[in-house]
Amino acid sequence: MNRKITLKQIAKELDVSISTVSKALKDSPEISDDTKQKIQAFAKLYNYKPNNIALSLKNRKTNTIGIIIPEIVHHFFSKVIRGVELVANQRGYNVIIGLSNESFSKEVINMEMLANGSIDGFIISISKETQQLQDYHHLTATINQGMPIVMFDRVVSEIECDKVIVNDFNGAKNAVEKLIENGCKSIALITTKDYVSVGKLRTQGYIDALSEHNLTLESNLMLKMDDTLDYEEHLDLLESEITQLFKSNQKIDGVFAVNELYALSAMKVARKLGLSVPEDLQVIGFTDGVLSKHATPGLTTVSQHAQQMGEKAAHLLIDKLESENTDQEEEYQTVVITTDLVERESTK
Amino acid sequence: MNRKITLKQIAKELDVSISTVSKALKDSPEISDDTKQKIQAFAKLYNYKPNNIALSLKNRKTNTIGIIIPEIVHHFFSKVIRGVELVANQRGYNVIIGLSNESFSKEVINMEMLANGSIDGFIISISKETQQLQDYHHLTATINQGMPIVMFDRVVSEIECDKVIVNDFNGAKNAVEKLIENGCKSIALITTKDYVSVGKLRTQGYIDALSEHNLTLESNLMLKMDDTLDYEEHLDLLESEITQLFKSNQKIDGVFAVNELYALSAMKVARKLGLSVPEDLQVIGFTDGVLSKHATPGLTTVSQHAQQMGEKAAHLLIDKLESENTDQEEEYQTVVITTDLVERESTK
DNA sequence: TTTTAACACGAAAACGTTTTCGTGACATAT
DNA sequence: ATATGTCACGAAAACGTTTTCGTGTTAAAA
Repeated sequence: MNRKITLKQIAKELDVSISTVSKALKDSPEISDDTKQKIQAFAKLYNYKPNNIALSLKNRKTNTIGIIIPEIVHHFFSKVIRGVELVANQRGYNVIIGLSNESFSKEVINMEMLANGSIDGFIISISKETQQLQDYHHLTATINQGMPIVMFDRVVSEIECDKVIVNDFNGAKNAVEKLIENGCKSIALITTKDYVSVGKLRTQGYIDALSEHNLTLESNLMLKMDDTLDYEEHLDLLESEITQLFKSNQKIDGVFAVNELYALSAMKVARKLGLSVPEDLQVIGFTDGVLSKHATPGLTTVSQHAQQMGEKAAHLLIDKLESENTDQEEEYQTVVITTDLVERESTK
Repeated sequence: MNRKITLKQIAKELDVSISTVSKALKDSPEISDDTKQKIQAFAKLYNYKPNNIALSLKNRKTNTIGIIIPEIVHHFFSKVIRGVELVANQRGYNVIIGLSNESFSKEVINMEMLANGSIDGFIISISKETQQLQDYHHLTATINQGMPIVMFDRVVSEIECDKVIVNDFNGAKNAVEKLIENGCKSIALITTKDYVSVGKLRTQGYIDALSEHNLTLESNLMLKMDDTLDYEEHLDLLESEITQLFKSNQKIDGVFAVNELYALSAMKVARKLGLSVPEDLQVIGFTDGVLSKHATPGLTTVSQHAQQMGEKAAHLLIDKLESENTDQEEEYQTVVITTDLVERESTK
C-alpha cells in the first residue's frame, strides 16, 4: 500500500527543503534546472499530487460547490444536476449534493453542514416545506457569511441573490393558448396549492390565457392538489379527484396540468372514462421528464430545459466566486430560461 | 457581512489562548467553569462552527464519500444516489458526485480529482467504455493508495473490493420462467452486447430458463443492441430492429428485455403491428424505473431495488472506513441484492 | 582586492484545528 | 519552611500546502 506522497517526504528523500520541492514542481525560476529535473522526475515517479484539503485550507477556497435539492429521483432535478456538474467540471469545480427530501429541517442541517468551509457557494432549490413556512433564515445567514447562493426554479423574491427561473407564467399561458387555438372550449387546470411558487405562477398563466381569450374562468374546472405528499404516494387520490372533475364537467375538452404526473393521470383517467386523447380531450403537461416522451399517446409538454438551468446556475455561481476579489457593489441577476412547447400526440 | 469566526478571533477577543478556547468549547475539565461559560457564550453568540477543512486536514479524514456513476439522469442511478446520501447523512458523511458520462477518461479524471484528499472512499459503477477497454488501473491505483472502493451494479471480478450487485442472472431467469409459466412458447430476448456485464448475465438467465424448460434457443430470437450510444439517441434504430424481429418471427408471444426502454419499445412496436399486450404478446423488462409504472399497459419488471443497493454500498464503505484503524487482514464481501418481479399489466 | 549583483536555496509564517506537554500560581502536607 | 500536588492555562507541533523574505555562495564589476 503506497500511501500518497507529500512534499515533506519528497524533500526528505532528496535532501532539500519543502519550499524547494514546492517551487521546483511549479517550475519556479528560483530553482536551478538540475534540481528541478531531479525533483520533477521523483515526483512523477511517485505520482505526486498536491493534497486538495491542504490547498483548500491555504487558499480558503475549496473549488467545490454545493447543490441542495428536494429530491434526486426526479427527472427535472437530476437534469439540473447534470448541467451543474458539467459546467462545474469544465471550470475546475467539484459538486457536493445535499438532499432536503422536501423537509425544512433537513435543508437547514444540510446547508449548515456544508457552509462550514466545505464549499465555496450554493446552488439551491428550496423544499416545499420551506416554501410553506416561509422561513429563510438559513439562506440569509449563509449569504451574510459571504457565501454566494444561486437559487433556481423554486426561488423566493425576498432573498437577494442570483436566480435562475423558468418563465412559468408564459410557459403556462402559451400552453393554454395552444389548447384554445386547437379549439378547446372548456379547459380544466390541474395544479398544486398556491404556496408552491411555480404552481402558483403556472396557475396564473392559465387564468390569464383564459381571460385574454374571453373564456370564463370556472372555479370548478380548477383542481388544486395538496402537494405536500410525494407524488407517487397520493396517486390514487389524484386519480379519483380527476375522475370526479371529469364526471362533473362532461364538457371538458382540454386539460392543462402543472406537472407531468398530473397530466399523465389525466390521460389515464380519460382513457378509463372512454375519452380518447387527443380527439375528445387534449392534454398538455409541464416538465422535462421522460414520462411524457414515452407515454401513449406522447404527452405535449412545456419543456423547462432543466440542464440549461443547471448550467446557467453553475456559471452564475462560479462567476460570482471568481470575481469576489473585486468588491464592487453587489449586483444580482435573475436569469429567465424560456420554455418551449414540445408538441406530441396529446394535442391536435 | 459577518465572515465566519475562528478560534483565533475568539481567543483574541476574550484574551485567552487558542488552546483554551478549543478546550472550553469541548467542555474539557482542564478549563475552569468560569472561563468555559464565558467562551461558550461568546461562541454561541457569534455562531462559531469549526472549519471543516481544517478538521479534515488535521484528522486526515474528510468525512466525505465520492460516488462515481455513468449518468445521473437515470432512474436507477439517481435512486442509488438517494440511498447513498441517506445512509451517508445518517452516519455523518457528505456525498460528492462525479459523472463519467459513460466515458473512460472522464471516469479516470474524476477519480483522480477526488482521490487527492477530497474524499475518504469511493462508491462506483463503472462506465461502459471502461468495461469495454477493461482498463482498471485507476481502480487498482486508488485501492493501492489505501482508499477503499465499493463497486455496485457494474462490477469487475478482477478488482478486489466490496461489491453490491443485483442477482441479474436469477432475476432474468425468473422473469423468463414467468413468461413460460404464462404459456409463452416463443420468447424473444432484447439485450445489449456482451461486454456490458449486467446485460451478459441477464442474457445468461434467459438462456438457462429456456434450456431448463426444454425450449430451443433460437439465435434469431435474440436481439443484441449496441449499447454504446445513449438509449434515447438510438431509439429509432432500436424500434426498427424490433420491428424486424417481430415481422420475421411472427410466432413470438413473449419478450424479455434487459432494460426498461427496450421493453417499452417492444410494446410500442407491438402496438403498431397490431399485437395487443398481454393477449398476443407478454413483455417483461428489467429496471427500477418510473416508465414501467406509468406505461400503458403497466410493464411487468424485474425490480433492482436501487435505493437499497445505494444504502448497502454506503454502509459497506463507511464500515470499512471506520474500522480502518484495526489493520486486520483485508476481507471483502460481495452483497447480492435479490430482485423482485413486479407484475403489472404486460403479463397475464 | 573590494563591492555588487545574481543565483539557488532554506526558514518561517499562514490557513484553522486538536492535542500533548510544560509551567506558574496557589494550596496542602510534612 | 520546604516539598508535593492540583489547578488552569499557554506554547507549540502537527496536518500539507504556498509564498515571502532572508542568506550564503559565487561570479562579475569597480
